[in-house]
Amino acid sequence: MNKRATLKDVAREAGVTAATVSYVVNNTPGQTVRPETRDRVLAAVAKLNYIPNTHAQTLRSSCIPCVGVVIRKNLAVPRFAQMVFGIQERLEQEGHNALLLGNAVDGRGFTDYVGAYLAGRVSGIIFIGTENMGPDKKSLELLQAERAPLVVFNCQTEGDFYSTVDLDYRGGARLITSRVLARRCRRVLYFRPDADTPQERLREQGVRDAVEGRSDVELIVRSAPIALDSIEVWDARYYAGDTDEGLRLNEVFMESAREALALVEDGDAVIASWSTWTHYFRKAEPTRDIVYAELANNGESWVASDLYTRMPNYDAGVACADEILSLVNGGACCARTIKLANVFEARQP
Amino acid sequence: MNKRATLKDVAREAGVTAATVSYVVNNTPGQTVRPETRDRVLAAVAKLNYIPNTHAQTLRSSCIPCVGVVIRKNLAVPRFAQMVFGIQERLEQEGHNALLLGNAVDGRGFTDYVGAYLAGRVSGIIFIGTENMGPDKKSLELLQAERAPLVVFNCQTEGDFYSTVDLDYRGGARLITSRVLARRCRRVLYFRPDADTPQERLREQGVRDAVEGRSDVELIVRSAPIALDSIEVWDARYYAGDTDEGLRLNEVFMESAREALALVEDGDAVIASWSTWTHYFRKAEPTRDIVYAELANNGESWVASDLYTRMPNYDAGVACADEILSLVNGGACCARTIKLANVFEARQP
DNA sequence: ATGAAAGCGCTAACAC
DNA sequence: GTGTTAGCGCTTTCAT
Repeated sequence: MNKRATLKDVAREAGVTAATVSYVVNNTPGQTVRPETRDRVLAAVAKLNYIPNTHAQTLRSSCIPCVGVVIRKNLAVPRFAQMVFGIQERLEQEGHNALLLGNAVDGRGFTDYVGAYLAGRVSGIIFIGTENMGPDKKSLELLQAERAPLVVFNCQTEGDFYSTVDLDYRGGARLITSRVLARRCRRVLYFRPDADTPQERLREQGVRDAVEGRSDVELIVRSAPIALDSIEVWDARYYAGDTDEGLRLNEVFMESAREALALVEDGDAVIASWSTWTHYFRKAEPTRDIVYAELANNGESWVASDLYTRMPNYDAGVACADEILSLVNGGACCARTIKLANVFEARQP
Repeated sequence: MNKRATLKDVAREAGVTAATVSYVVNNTPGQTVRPETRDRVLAAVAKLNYIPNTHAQTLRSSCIPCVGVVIRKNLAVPRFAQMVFGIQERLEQEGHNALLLGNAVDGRGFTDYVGAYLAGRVSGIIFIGTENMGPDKKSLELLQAERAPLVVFNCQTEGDFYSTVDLDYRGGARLITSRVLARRCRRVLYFRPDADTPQERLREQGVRDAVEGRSDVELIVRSAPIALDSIEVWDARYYAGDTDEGLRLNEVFMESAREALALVEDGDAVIASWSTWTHYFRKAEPTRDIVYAELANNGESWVASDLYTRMPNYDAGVACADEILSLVNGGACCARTIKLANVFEARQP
């Protein structure tokens, strides 16, 4: 809460003017400073723990070392936290920082992140969507009108005035399924949520891709009673703990897992859309000899399914950061799709 | 990347001067504006999507709507992400935002967060420590010298020039243990990491508190082969996935879980320091009839132990935000200890 | 090699 | 009720 040291303070201390201090501190190209003067300035800088005020710099240079990060859902959900960590680290490499922004709407219809952009607080926005939702229409329009650098993650949409980063759900599902088939399972049960999102559609397609033309393999697709609104409940545990609703969902889910298991025999395989589902299956019928695969592990590696794709969340974050930095520097918009090649396969028993 | 609208633009549009616009936009107390003028200004504001530039405001008012958040470890670890979410939401209620800051050290020996404070980017710092580490000595000295608002979380230290927020590990352990004893277990195995941190010491004390004077109960304490450095490995899965080191640690851990289980009989209880350990025990010996308790669930509710304390991470974040806001507003330093009262107890079988 | 001064966008004390 | 102006801390052009 002290007043922090300013250019002037340093200048006074060193017996020079502000301009000279600026030259020294910034190593201004094409400016030469007498070594002795430079030393005096540096000594003063060190003595006063001087660091240039970022707001003043920004005001002058209009270059803002800060990127806004918005999460449609929230940071408590592990996959998003992992992403933001990737964003943070990549930004820091370039001397930028991540500013967490909300998406509440104010009286004027501006979301927090649009407001922050308009207020000049961030040089661009990374929007981390949910399975089925990206930025709202008005925010998109405003950002487009301002020609604001924008990266939208996980929305499986096309945008021509913003960049997109998405995961290759289809390819990942195809990959895991083919690995499952390599284990000579005759029957495969694909167990997915009952939510009609682009992501789940792509996953199912991927599974079907891999089974396509394999007349020796039977594919059964079943849905767990998890629709769009219960996804919220599923995720709420991370900040709200075990709510009644959550526990109820658990029970319903367990029941459907049991029913699904009745459709397979020992030696068959079960592929689950989401991580930790293996846990429910094993709990439902501990003694079954089934190959379990999961399409979306997020670091819950203790719930060892036999096979899983690890979601490249950290890398996705890095990609988003890369992309926004490129846009901020005047780069062209771009659509990236990140492969889900990070497969873990337990040794055969 | 457009030039954003400024006060002057609005003033020109409305046919008034900058001051008038400022009066209207800020509803400056004690300033009266003719309704008609006000309307013209507001219309211009709306037309241009004007929002005052935060850097200019900060420069003038030296009030910085932004708090720095530093995580000794990283955001990918779920308990920290949950905390930061709490911080974010609480700060937003007061019109502040969270700026993620690193703790790398620059050429001058300044950590990122000290640098950000000195540069006037944040009004204060929330430092989220690990089990055994807080801010480094030099950073502390600098922040003290600057009288910077600082909140240190999870370090179980005293500080007189900064505020602390800690969790009541001892009370939490005592609580869970007494709940375990209420189930009439004659023997309790407490299984803890082999790391001598303040937190683990407090937990063991809590367990002992509860058993104290109960001559009918036998307490056995055993350590898992997880020392200070392997905690890192344990946490790395969240951003690095399953490393060889991680898988090896898993195996070693599993072995020690097996050995520990040999010390108890059906009807006894096992209390684990960390969450998800129940999973290993159950996997090691699926058919044992043992009461499992965990001291530190972080939302991994699918790994249902019979009894657990949910870590109040979100609330801890809120508390840290509250505290930093109070300090920024000139409040006195304070030490908060958050109770671990969030107990989940599965119905008796 | 160094200094003086303008101006980035805003607020607030003061003048009219 | 509205305008003028100084100044927050910095960079940079132009003088010296």
